[in-house]
Amino acid sequence: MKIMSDTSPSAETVILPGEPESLSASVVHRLELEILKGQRKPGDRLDERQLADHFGVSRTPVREALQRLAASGLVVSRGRQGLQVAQLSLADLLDAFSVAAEMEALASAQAARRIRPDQHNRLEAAHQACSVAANIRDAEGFYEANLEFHETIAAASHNRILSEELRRLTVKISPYRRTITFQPGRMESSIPEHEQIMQAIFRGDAAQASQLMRSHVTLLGDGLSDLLHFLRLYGDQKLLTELA
Amino acid sequence: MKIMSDTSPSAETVILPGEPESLSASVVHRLELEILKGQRKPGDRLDERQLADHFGVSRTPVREALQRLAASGLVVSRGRQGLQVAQLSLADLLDAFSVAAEMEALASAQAARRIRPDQHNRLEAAHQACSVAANIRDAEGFYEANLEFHETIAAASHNRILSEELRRLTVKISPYRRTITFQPGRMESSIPEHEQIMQAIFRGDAAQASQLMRSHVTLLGDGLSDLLHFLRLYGDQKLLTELA
DNA sequence: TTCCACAAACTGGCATACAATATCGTGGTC
DNA sequence: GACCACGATATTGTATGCCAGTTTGTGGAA
Repeated sequence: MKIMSDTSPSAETVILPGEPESLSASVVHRLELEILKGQRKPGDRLDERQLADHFGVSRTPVREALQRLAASGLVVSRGRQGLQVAQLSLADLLDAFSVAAEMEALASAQAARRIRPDQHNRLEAAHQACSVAANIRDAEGFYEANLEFHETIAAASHNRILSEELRRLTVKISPYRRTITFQPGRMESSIPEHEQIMQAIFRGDAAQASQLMRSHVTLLGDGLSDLLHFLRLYGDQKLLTELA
Repeated sequence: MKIMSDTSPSAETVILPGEPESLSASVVHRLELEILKGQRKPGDRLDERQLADHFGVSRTPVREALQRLAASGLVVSRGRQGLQVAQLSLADLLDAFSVAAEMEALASAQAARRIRPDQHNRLEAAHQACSVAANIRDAEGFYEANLEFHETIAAASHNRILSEELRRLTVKISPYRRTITFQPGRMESSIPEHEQIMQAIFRGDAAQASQLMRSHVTLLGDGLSDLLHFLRLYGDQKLLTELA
């Protein structure tokens, strides 16, 4: 065991008290979180030794973590040139949102039939948090609350497979969803949509909940042009080159 | 490099000529194939050293492969008690089929709009192969051709994300889908369903293709009782205990 | 000044050695 | 005879060293 010297790693090295997870599992979670929080952006290279230092472990658990993330599609291998955070083309991004829309729609339908009282409350709380964050223009807070809202619906579907797949996909597109969340007006327009979806679930209207969620998540409407506009403004050429 | 002695490993050790994939990637593919082919069944333990011997590599690439498969949900970790091929509960299985149904439905809808001529031919060929296999009661052949049929539709959706997710899910439920395929009458009933789906795709009727595929894949109708009957007959208690 | 070639450092892939922990068998005692 | 405890063994988790392929930088020649 290496003793932590004064050159402390930049990441926390505490083990979560809940479960003594293995180091590789710990690295998976922490890396996922860093990507989800936008600290590592699509296209960033992932150097094994650097990550090992960063997390205070050896290369082996880092490599295993990267393999897992690669299998999830969160990072991609470029042959012997190392790995990098997955960079979705514009086409991939639209595809991913169409898949996510279907899965969220299914989750909403099943949630409408299966939701439990405690999840009922949790969903209302998440919706409340979204509203508050939107009112005070707290984009970061809204992003968090929005994740909670959608994750609660996934949990309420009581469909373990669906929850897992949805979570994987959510993490994969989270860097891009962030930029959408931060679009002006996006937060405000989400609130009534959330409200309608939630009400449909509460009254057990699976078809309606499903349909509402599908259009809420789908990017192909207004969202697409908004996104394109944003990308043009901020010059994310990597995405736009796909349009040539 | 270890020279292959006369105690040859039971698996082929040739490198595919196409691309010099890494050993861990090779192990992933070969293990997936063995699970897909039913050579390794749900609940089977996966011993690292044994697999390393089996594939003629060291434990490191085997471990990395297992990590990837674990991330896909194909194998599950049981703490320090090693890994085993994922064993879906009955509830999980129904959930998985409901998710697969939605994703295949989406694939069919997009395929109806985007299919290319060469994929048109490929789909017809796969359908032909299914028919032939069904006629001569070749369950194994039908299983293969059926995979090809569904995979062609996924490819024709030209949705990379969807194809990947669907592939992962397909592999995960393949052991169970096998038992369904081998139900008496299942092959025969699939042929007209495939026919209808294919025709809907060919005439670009996305809504119809989607709907037909959804009911084709969904287990909740006749398929469920068939499956339960099968499980009872063959006493797969591990699944049935979930019913208690 | 520019381009090519060669070398050195870097980085990922694999194997092996070591550490920690769980399981199983055996022996002793109640 | 049965149950518990302790130790041997097997298996997983982690670290490290070596090798191969790639990239980059430098020096020389055109």
